[in-house]
Amino acid sequence: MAIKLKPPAYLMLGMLRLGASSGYAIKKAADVSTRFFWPTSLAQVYPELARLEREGLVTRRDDSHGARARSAYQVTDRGDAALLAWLRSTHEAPLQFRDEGVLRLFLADALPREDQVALVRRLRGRAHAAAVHMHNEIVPLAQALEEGGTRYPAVVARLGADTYQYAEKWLARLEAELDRSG
Amino acid sequence: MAIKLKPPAYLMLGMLRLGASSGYAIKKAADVSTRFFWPTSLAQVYPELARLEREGLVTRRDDSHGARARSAYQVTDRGDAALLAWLRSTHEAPLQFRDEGVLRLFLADALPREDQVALVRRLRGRAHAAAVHMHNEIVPLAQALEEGGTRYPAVVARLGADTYQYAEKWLARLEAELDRSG
DNA sequence: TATAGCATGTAATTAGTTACATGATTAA
DNA sequence: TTAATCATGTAACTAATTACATGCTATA
Repeated sequence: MAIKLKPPAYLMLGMLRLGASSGYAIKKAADVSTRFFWPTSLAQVYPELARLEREGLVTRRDDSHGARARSAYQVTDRGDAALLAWLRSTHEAPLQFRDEGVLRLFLADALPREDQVALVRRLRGRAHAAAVHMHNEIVPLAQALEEGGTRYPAVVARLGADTYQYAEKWLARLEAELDRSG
Repeated sequence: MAIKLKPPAYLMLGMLRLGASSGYAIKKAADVSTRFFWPTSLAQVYPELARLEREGLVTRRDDSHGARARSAYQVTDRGDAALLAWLRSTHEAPLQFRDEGVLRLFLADALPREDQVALVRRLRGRAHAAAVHMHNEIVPLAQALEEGGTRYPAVVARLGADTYQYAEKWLARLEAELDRSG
């Protein structure tokens, strides 16, 4: 029976498995990949790694370069088992997202028509920027991993890019509608 | 110059404007509308309303029914101005969402092929359930508001339903691909 | 008559961020 | 030589959730 951990712990284990060996490297990797659906910070990474070490899910060895200290972590068999158990578990974690932009849209009836249009345009612009960024910056990084046989980061990057693009088109349609009926 | 508040405060102001007059009613309304992009809880609602009252953005009057206590809140002019200023403001709040499901997918390379397929299937099922729920339960409620001239709750409900449906199709395609190449 | 829903609030806990603090190495 | 990046950690703060506590009212 594997220990139950919280998602940030699995993020650490997963990133170690993907080749990031230091806390700093985990954070860097997260910033170009999981950031979009599971952001993290160094103040989370280091204590979490310490916790995982205490529980025997990772081991830590010194990996200093000269005078610059660095630790290299490695997932243990127990850590691996815990990760796999979580990936297989069917308990449905409720999808939650928080978006100030959509909250604004929800309340947009309070605005005069032209401000409504401006708001929709801004949201569309944001979706566009996100889609472009994912497509140009994130997908290529993930594709590099894919050549090494690790395919899911690329799958997720494409899902993200495509979904933002879908939202962009949806909002463009809404904008056109507003223009017509205004 | 209007005061700067945080999103939960605007949620309260907005819900009051949409016709929910008590703290309890705000929470109920949020549970069938903003829950999907801005969830809240009673432990947030009551203190926030008290804060808004202290700052003169809402007024509170007694609205008890017999022995059952109830407060009815109303947005003041200052409150209205603050809401409008926020709705118009262009400062781009970074879209953030956190999803354990997508995190699992990101790390799915650790799983054997058949478990990967099962995971994708589960995610697709979840997207399907969300799309159906939004379409059958949330959109109709919002449409009722729409007849009264308040259109954006319905806009957002449709955006949500359509986006989940898009994700469902995307994942179905991925699943088919995995089946083929497996 | 008892259960579900209405109604309000506080306390304790959890999760997460930003700011602080320090210092080495590399590349422009 | 200086700025960016590598590297690790803690402290203070903010946001939000769950659990606790209470009691009324309508309806099945």
